[in-house]
Amino acid sequence: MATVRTRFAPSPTGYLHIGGAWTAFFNWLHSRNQGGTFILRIEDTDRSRSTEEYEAAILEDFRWLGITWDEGPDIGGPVGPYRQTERGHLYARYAQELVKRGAAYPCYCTPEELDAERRRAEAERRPYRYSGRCRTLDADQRAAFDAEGRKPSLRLRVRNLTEPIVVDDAVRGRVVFEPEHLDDYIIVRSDGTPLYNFANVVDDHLMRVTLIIRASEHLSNTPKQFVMYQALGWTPPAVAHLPVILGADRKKLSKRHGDTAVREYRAQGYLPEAILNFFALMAWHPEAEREVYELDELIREFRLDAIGRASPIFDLDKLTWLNAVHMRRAIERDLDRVVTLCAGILHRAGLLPETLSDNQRRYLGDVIKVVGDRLRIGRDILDYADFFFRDVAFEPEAAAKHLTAASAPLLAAYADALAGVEPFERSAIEAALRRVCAEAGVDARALVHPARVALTGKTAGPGLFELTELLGRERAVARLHNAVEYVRRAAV
RNA sequence: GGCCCCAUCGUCUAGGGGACCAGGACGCGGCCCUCUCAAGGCCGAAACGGGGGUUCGAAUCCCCCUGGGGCCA
Repeated sequence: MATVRTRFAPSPTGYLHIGGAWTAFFNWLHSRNQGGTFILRIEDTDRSRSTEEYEAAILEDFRWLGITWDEGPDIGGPVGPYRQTERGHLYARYAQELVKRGAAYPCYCTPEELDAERRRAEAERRPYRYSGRCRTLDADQRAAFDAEGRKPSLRLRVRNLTEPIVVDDAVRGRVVFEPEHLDDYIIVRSDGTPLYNFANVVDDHLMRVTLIIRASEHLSNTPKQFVMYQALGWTPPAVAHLPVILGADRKKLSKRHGDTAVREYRAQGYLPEAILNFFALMAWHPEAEREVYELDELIREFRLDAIGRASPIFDLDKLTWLNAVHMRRAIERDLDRVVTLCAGILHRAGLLPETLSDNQRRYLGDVIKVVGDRLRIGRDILDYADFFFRDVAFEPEAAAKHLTAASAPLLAAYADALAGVEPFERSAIEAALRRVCAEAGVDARALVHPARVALTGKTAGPGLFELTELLGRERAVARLHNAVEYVRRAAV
């Protein structure tokens, strides 16, 4: 049996989005599961919207996700080039071939003429199909049009089909398309550029793709493409149409739904292994009743025929939860990686320089350990640990509740106690706090909460004593005094 | 409008004629733990869209309806 060859073929007209990445991931998973080859092809025939920057960004996002390709525009391969704009000669060759076989013909209809046809069909309330009036033009008539300066497009002959087109889809099962709904469609524009349904077929065949896994929005394109395979005498690859990922409003996930670009998730500090884990749970699920997986488990367990047919809704909460799980693992297994992740986020927030000294990295590592489970995504570092990197700014409600005339003397006493704590580490700090409270005859809570607000500006966050140790004696004492001063000034 | 696809808790899903008064997870609520917030533990509310068949028996098979989605125009 021939080895499996799958592909993903993005248009570089924007950043890699969730839907595309998910589709690519299933292609990749399947090829890895089967020991096959995964191809990346750039569909940049739409020159007005395609840019090199987007292409580079898409490649970069795939690398970040850990989705690697065996053949592609940057590394080449045996059936390249892998960029459609570099394959013009191939499309020209097969367009000619189709004409020679009588399977395609030039169409001289202008947009206005076609529009008129369409409106007539609409007025008569029948479904519009191209009339096919150019399919019978003889050489003289064509020459006349040419002499007029008309530039023909190229259409594929599909109207005379009598047999239904049967698509045996690996996830959808057998789908039958009746020939009377099929139309002669344009494969090459009058300016000579190939259309999607044409370039796609030529590329998939020439690149020896054995299985096309793509979104089901392409399902209706499939019969058209099958006609072309037939016309060229080619065997079509197997197809598998994935459902479409929907937003919360049940419409196809798009920019309207907020963040859809993979790099936006990267910027917020999502982990690629969490995103991939999450991807594996949409329209598919490994056999066990478990949700957290490592990549190698997913590769091992992936089964194309277990893919669901219903459209999943993108659930950000679940992604974030999964990210938290993987984040905990990452902190445990590779703290340095999380340090790098958070350093970037803190830098972009203006709290750290771009490059850190070894000491700064070590300190950030300690901060991350203290924040611990609270770090669901990288960005959370800003909510839970900003005060390690900037002066405190009291949250108004927090200050109103805890920085009061009642707590000020306790804070002052605690500042004095901390000044003498030796060594300055968590258990000694805790003992000092409890001693201050005992002497004042109050419950520890009466000082714990005000102290937290004094040191961090907030009511929620890491353990008070760990955080204090990490802040260091000097900053802790100064912040306590500052809070006392704040109360005094507020009283005036 | 035409064609095609889809349908189990709010969400992701398990289930494929009896194992199902439907299992897991996210989210939500409660309790425990606790210096706060998380994490963790325990408990809870929460679904087979409707109607017809087939069958001794249907979430599971068939048909219709409804709803949703995609593509084309």
